[in-house]
Amino acid sequence: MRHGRVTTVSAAISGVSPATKSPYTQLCNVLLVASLSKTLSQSVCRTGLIGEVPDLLISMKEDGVNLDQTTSKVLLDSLISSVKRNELRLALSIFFKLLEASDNNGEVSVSYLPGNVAVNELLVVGRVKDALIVWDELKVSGHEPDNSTYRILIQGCCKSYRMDDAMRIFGEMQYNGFVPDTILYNSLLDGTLKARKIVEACQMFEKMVQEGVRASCWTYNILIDGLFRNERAEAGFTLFCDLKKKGQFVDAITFSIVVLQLCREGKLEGAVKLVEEMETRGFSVDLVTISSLLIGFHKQGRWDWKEKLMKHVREGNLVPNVLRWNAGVEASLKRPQSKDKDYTPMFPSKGSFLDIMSMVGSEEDEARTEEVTPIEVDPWSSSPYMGQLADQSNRPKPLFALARGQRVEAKPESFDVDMMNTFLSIYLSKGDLSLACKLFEIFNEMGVTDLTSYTYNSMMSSFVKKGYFQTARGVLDQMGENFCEADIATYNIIIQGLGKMGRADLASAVLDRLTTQGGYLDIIIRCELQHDDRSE
DNA sequence: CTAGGGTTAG
Repeated sequence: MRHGRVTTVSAAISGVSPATKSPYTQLCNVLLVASLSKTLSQSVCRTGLIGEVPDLLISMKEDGVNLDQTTSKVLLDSLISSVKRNELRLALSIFFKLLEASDNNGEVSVSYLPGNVAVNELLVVGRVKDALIVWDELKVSGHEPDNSTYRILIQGCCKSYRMDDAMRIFGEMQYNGFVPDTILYNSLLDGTLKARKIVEACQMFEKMVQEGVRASCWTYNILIDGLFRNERAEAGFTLFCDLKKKGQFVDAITFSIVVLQLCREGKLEGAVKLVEEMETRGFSVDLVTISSLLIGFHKQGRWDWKEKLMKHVREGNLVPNVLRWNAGVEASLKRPQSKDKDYTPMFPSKGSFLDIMSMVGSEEDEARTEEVTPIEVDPWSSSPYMGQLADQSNRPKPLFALARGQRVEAKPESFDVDMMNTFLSIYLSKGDLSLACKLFEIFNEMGVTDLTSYTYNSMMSSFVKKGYFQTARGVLDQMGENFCEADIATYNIIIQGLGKMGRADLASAVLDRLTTQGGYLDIIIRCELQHDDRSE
């Protein structure tokens, strides 16, 4: 029966009549390749064919058809994309099929452990809690973790500020005889310092040295930056000077970190001097560094210093470009304001504030999750929790993924957005909401839609501070329309805004979602929660 | 795969 249907579908899609090859394997390849291609996946989903894959996998199992290498590869890719699309039911089947295949004594070789892929994808998508549980279950059912498993888990925990989990897993890793490398130590150091655990960080560094793991430029950059952020500026400068004297372990980023700190402290002269030194040593002064300087100049009321940069930074034509950009924008900003003072018409807000909750997942979602049919016992299940996850197909997604803000690269297409963000910050810190709005408006007119969450967050934050809640809501809508992903700062602003509007009920509901959805909490929210605990 | 700017925070 199944054979017949499968063969027909396979033939229909591929246009090739299955001959000697197993129809399962063939259809699997065709379907999954199709699901990976953007245009085809839509039609496959629309026709509901993608739903056939789990059944298909079960048929294969029943009939004892083994996976070939191509299929495994396709399955692996498909697993990754289905977790990303929150299609956990599908991911689950693929996951277990792969587990089984890799258990089959090497007949099918997959280059990595499927468990690692599953755990990694859960982490990337922001389901840190889920990933930890799945991992525990895999361990119990005898799937040996390897070096990558530990690296993936520890880095995931570090990025989500779960340092206790990170340290626990790190300990276990060493207990099991795996040797951590420089990069793993770097991740741990960075996480520890970002979590403001300076003492632990120092111990970690000592341990690293003791064990003979060699520190790199990155290690020292993380350390110096961490010292600056944890009120140990003196120690940071000392370390920097020592390294510089030795002429080792300093690079352009090191200088950039120190320049930023000098700007924070208002030591502009020192900062500019360091930039000069940077150049003599042959390190290029990039946009990040210039951005730090510009903001520093503005904060100290020394805006005239921006011309000085021209003299000091000879590298390329970055500074002239920045200044030209600035001049052009300031000219545009002088045009008459086209909208009225509170900018409400600029961002028409749609819907009630209650539907903020729909972004976070509605109550019905939860109800539906509760009444999900009893979990079928999967014969291959090494991770019942993964099965449970898959059964909750309408389970709300985590609100945001683990990925940090986009890295700044020397790509010219991000220049405008980077500059805009820098000047937004300058105008907003001046309290010049009107100028900031104008800048925002100009970019909207230009049809620039690839703004970063930073842009929307700063606008929203200012509106919320001024009490323009409708306008803030408009920005939030616009952010959604432009498919800009909300991040932790966005949710902080939403929580703050709802609170200010007297909707503490909604605010705490949003916070609840943040904590229960397996997402991660920002260090700030963690502090707030601790604060709440203490005051109660 | 790990580091630096601009947003959130009594």
